[in-house]
Amino acid sequence: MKLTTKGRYAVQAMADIAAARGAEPVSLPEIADRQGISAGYLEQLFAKLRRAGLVDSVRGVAGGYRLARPAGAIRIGEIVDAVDEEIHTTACHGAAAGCQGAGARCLTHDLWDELGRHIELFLSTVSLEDVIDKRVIGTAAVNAPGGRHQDDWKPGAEV
Amino acid sequence: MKLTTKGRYAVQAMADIAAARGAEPVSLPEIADRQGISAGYLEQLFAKLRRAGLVDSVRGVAGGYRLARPAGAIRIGEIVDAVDEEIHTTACHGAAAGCQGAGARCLTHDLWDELGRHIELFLSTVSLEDVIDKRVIGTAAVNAPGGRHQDDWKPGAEV
DNA sequence: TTTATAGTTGACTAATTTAGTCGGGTTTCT
DNA sequence: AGAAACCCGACTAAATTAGTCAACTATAAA
Repeated sequence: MKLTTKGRYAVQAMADIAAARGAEPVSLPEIADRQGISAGYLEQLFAKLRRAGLVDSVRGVAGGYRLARPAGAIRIGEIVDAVDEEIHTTACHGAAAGCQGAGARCLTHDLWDELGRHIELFLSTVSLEDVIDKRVIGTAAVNAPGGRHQDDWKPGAEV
Repeated sequence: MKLTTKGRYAVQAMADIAAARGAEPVSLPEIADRQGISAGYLEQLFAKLRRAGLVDSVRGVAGGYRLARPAGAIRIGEIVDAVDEEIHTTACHGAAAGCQGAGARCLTHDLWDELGRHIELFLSTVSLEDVIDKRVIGTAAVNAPGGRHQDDWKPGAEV
C-alpha cells in the first residue's frame, strides 16, 4: 500500500457520496464543488474506483456515481489500495528472513514491515460509515509518550 | 511527521551505529559502505541528527559519529522527526472541530488525524535497540481481516 | 431523433519533491 | 604539516504528483 494525497482525495470523495446517503447517483461536478477537487482529477480517481468495484456508475442525464456497497461495508484500506497502485521496486521485497545477504543492510526491514501492518490494520478496520459518523477518534492513545505536541502527519508530498 | 526514504535511511544509519556497539565513533564512509548510502548524502542526514541531539560527532583522524544516548533510549520517531522536517502547508491545520467552515470538506480530517496518531504512537514505542535486536515483530496482528495477502507498504516514493 | 448531459479514455504538462552530487571549507588528531 | 574527518551550501537529475485537455461514447429526456 502507498499513502499519498491521491488516496486521501479518493477517501474524501467517497465520503462525500456516502454522506449524501441517497439512492440517486452523485455527479463528479457536485463532488468537485463540495470538496474542492478538480473534476478532471476526480475522473481519474473514479475510473480506478469503478474498476475496483467500489462504485457503480450511472450514465446519462441524471447520472453519476453511487457506492457499490453500503458505506458500512467499504473499508478505507480498499479505497486507498484502489487508487494508489503498488509498484514493486523495493530493494528488499523478500521475506524478512535473510533479506539481501543478511548483513546490516536490512536491520530495519522488520520495522517498516511492522509499521506497514499497523497502518493496513488500522485502515482495514475503519469503514466509510465510521468516517462520516465520526466514529474514528479514540482508537489510539491521545498522546504518545514524550509529551511533545501532536502535529499533523503527512505521508507522501503534503497533506 | 513525514515519512520518506530519507527517514528510512536515517534509521538505517542509526541502526548501523547502534549495531557496532562500540565506544569508538563510526565514520560515515564506513556506514556508507555497509548500508549502500552515498557518503555525501549521509553527511546531510547526520548534520540534522547531530542538531537534534541524537548523535555526537568526534572530529579528527579516528573520528566519526556516536549515539548520544544508549540505543534503548532513542526512539525511532525521534530519528524520523529529525530528518524529515515538517512544512505546514496543510489545508486544514486547525483543530478537528469546525475545520474550514465545517461542511463536507473535512469529513475525513479525523481519520487522517487518527492514523497519524497511530503511526506516531508506534514509532515512539519502538527504540533503536528494539530494531537491532529484532524485537519489533508481533505488535500488530499478522493479518488484517479480509484475507488479502499483506504486501509491503510504502510511504513517500518507493521503499 | 435530436440534443444535452455525463461518463470514459488517454496523452500531455507544470510544479514539486526526492535523492542525491560537488566543491570548498574548517576542525582535530598524529 | 598533513591527513582524516566533519561542516556547509549550492546545484541538479530523476521521479512523482496533481492537474489539464480534448476527443469519444453512452444514455435519457424533450
